[in-house]
Amino acid sequence: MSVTLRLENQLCHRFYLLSNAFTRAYRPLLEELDITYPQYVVMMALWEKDDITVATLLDKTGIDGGAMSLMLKKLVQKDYVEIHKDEKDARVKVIKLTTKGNNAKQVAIDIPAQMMCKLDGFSEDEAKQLRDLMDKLQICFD
Amino acid sequence: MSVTLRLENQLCHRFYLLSNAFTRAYRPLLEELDITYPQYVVMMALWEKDDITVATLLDKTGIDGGAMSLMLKKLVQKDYVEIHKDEKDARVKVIKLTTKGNNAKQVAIDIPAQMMCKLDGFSEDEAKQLRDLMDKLQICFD
DNA sequence: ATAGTATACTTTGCATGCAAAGTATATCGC
DNA sequence: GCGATATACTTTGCATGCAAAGTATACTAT
Repeated sequence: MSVTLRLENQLCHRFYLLSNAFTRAYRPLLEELDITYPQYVVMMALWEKDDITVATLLDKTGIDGGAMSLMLKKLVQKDYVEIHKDEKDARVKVIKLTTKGNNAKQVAIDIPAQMMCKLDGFSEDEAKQLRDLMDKLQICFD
Repeated sequence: MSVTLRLENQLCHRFYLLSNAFTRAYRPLLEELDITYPQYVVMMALWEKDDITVATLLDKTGIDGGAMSLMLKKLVQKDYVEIHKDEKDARVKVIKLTTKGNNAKQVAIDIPAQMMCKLDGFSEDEAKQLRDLMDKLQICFD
């Protein structure tokens, strides 16, 4: 049969498997914060810099716009963020961390190291190679 | 702020972005077959070898069991596969390609090359490096 | 000023992914 | 043989991802 059509030869299937594996692996680490992996991505973006528009958040995270609307509502419910209207442009909404949202960073600060522990046997050098290759591949989709 | 908590330093976010990017990129290529990317994964597994159990299919594809149940029903509706009961073990279901399902392979045979075209600028050598690194990383989650 | 267009989000419908519970059947231990 | 387990799937509830439609507001060209 065709060599190229074999599942084991395809990059996409590896991305599918690893992306899902990461999401599953994060779940127990995020339990304490009571958030999902995509919500964690939003929080990381906000810990870097909050008081940003939804559009900026979408751009930084790469999350779907429709999903973002729902997620922000949930993060408001969990008292992690607040949604404010922009005074200059009524279409724009600005997202800010609450005190609880800011404090959550202190819990999250240890999560990357905990994830690293799970990746035992994968060196920092290999991680860097992987990041570089993935960044180059990402350009193909931009 | 913490270096490790930055979104741009994390492998997981890259996997998240690229996995989603692949799924989106496949959509137009799969339109003719009227299937989604996960359904395409199932079909690829079956084109390699059909007449296999659901458990084997789950193992080859890495797809969620619950999702697989629904997907197989949809693939039956689309007349791509048939679900038979195993005679020896009543718990087991065996999946077989229909004639249409088998013929669909002739359409799918060109899909990998079309995807390659989208990845312009990414060499086969780099793809191999990426596959190798990803396989090593995958082991961490097994 | 106004119509037409662009922008910033939200909503909706469908298809998973995930965990947990549920069902049916097979196998094991005694 | 029978009860306790294990196995093979299915179902369910929740959270996205995606595309497309919808809403509100801002901008642009005439």
